Amino acid sequence: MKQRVSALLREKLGREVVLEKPRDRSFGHFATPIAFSLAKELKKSPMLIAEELANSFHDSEEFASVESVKGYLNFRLSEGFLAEYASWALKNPSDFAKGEKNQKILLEFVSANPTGPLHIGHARGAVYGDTLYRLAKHLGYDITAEYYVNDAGNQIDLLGLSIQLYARENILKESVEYPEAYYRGEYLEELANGAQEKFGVEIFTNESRQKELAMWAKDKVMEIIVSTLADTNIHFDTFVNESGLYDDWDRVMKKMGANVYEKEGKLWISSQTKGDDHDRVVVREDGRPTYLAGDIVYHNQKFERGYEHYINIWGADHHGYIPRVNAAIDFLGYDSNKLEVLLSQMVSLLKDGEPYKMSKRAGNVILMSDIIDEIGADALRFIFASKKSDTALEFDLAEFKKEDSSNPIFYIQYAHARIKTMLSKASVAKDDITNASLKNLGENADMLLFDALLLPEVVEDAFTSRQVQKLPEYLKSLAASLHKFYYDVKIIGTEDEAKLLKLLCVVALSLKTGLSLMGIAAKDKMTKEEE
RNA sequence: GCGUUCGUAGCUCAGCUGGAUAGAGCACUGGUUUGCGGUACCAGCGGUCAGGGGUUCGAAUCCCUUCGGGCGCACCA
Repeated sequence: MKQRVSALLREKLGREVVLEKPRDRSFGHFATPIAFSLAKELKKSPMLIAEELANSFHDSEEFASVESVKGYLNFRLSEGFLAEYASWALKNPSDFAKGEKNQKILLEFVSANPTGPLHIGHARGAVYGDTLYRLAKHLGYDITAEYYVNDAGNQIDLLGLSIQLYARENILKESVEYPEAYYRGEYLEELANGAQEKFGVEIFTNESRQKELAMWAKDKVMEIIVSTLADTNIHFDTFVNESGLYDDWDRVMKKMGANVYEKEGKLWISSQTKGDDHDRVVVREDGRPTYLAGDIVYHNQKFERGYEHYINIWGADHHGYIPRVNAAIDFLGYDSNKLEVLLSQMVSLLKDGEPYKMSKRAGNVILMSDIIDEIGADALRFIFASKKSDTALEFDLAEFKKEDSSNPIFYIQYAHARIKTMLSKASVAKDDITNASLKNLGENADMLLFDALLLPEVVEDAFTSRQVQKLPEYLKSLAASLHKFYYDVKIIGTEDEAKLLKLLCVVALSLKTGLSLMGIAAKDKMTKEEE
C-alpha cells in the first residue's frame, strides 16, 4: 500500500519522498512534508507548492482525496483501492504481507555453550533471532538459522569435572573440594544419573575419563537446550560444532598470511591494525587455541559457504568482541561489512514488584524453562519481542499472568477470538461475506480496514530496521481498533452484516499473520484458566 | 581512564530515515450502548523528552558538551 503511494510520488516528483502516517486520523491515510524541503529549491512558499501538488493528483484512482494543509500534503486512499487489496488478501491469505526478496542470509543466534540449560538472557536473544528469522522468511529471504555449538575448550572440560564432583558428593557420598570455577544446578543431577546408568560409577572417579564423560554430557545438554527452544517454537536449520572445525586450522591460518605472527611463543593476529584495542592471541604457549581461534575458523567456514549477508546475535556483554572478529574476516580476505552483529541486552525480572528469586537449585540463574512454566511460551515470546533488543529490560511476570487488557498478548488474542466468535454467529451465508463489497463502509470501518492492511509495511519495516518490536506494537494497536469498533458498531443482524464481517475477516487475517510471525498461534476461543 | 550504550508521565516502555497538539499499559479518579464474550470501551490526572550549547523553516529524534546508570576493556567463554 505504502509502496504504491511512494511509487506514485516518486514518479511525480522524481525523488524519494518521506511518507508518514499522520497522528491525527482526520488528516487521512498518509502524509508528507515534502513541500517544506522543496520550498528552498523552488524559492516558493511550502503552502503554494503543496497546493499545486495536491491539484496534480486530482484524477488518480488510488486516492479519494489529496489535500494540502499548512504545507503538508495529506492523502486519503480511495475505497476502491482498499477494497480491492483487501479482497485479494482474503483470497490469498497465505500470501498476505509476503515479499519477494531473495537475498541469501545466514543468521546465527543463541549459540549458548552446551554446559548448562538456557537462562533468561539466552531467551531474549533466542526470541529476537527467531522473530527476525520468521519475518525474513515471510519477506522471501533465503535465510538459514544456525546454532554454533562451542563444544571444545575449557568449558567442556569443566563440564566433565563438574559432573564428577557432583556425583562424588551426591552419589558416592564423598566429601569433595570444589575449585573456583565449576558448574552447578539441578541439571547436573540428571546428567550424573544418566552417566551412572551408561558408564557405571567408575566414570566419576577416573580423572582420565573426564573427557569422555564431558563429550557425552554436552550432547545431553544440547538435547535439553533444543527441547527448551522447541517449547518456545524455535527451531534451527543447522548446528555447527566447534570441535569439527579444527581440521581446517592450518589452511585457515595460511589464508590470513602475514596478519598472523609469532611472539613470546604464542600466535597472534594483528587486529590492532583494524581498529581493535590490541592484537589478540589465537594460540597459547602450550598450543591450545583461544576462543577467538574457534571463531576465526567458524567465520571462515561461514564465508566459504557463500552467503550475501551474515547476521550474528550476541549478548551485549560481548560487544567489545566485534572489532577482532571483523579484523579476522578482513584478514581472511572477506568483506567484514557483510557481517552484522546485533546485540541483545540484559534482562532483569520482577515478580509482583519484587526481584525474581534465583533458585539455588538452578545454580543461581533464572532458567528459561522456569519462565515458560510460569507464564507460557507465548507470553515469553511477546515480552521479548516487544522491547528493543539492545536496551536493558526489566519486567514483572505478574503482568503476563493476568487475563485482561493489561496483558497485551491476552488483549490481542481476545480481539482475534472475538472475530471468530462473531463469524460463528453470523446470520448470513459464508458466500455472502466473501462476495460482499467493502465500499461505503463509513469512516470508522474504513480506518479499521486501512489499519488491518498496514501489516505488510510493518513486517518489512520491522525486519529491515531489525526492530522487531514494531510488530507487537502494531498488533496491539490493531487489537485496540478492533475492540473499539466492536463497541461502537453493531454487526450481527444489521443490514451491513456481510460487509462488516468481511472487514473483520481482514482484521483477523492481519492479527493471525502477525502473531504467527512472532511464533504465536492465534486463538479462536478464549478459555479461562482455572487456578 | 578508554570504548560502547542508555537516560521520555510515579512505574514498565513505544516514538528517534528531523515534521502538524509528545504516546501506550500499569497505578489513581470518574463514567459506558438492552448490542453480538464488560476478559471490552470512554474520559480525567500526570511530561522543562537528564542539563547546556549547536545545525535547521522545524529537534525527543542529528552534532558537541556536562551529569547520571549499564556493559566491555583476558592468553575466560
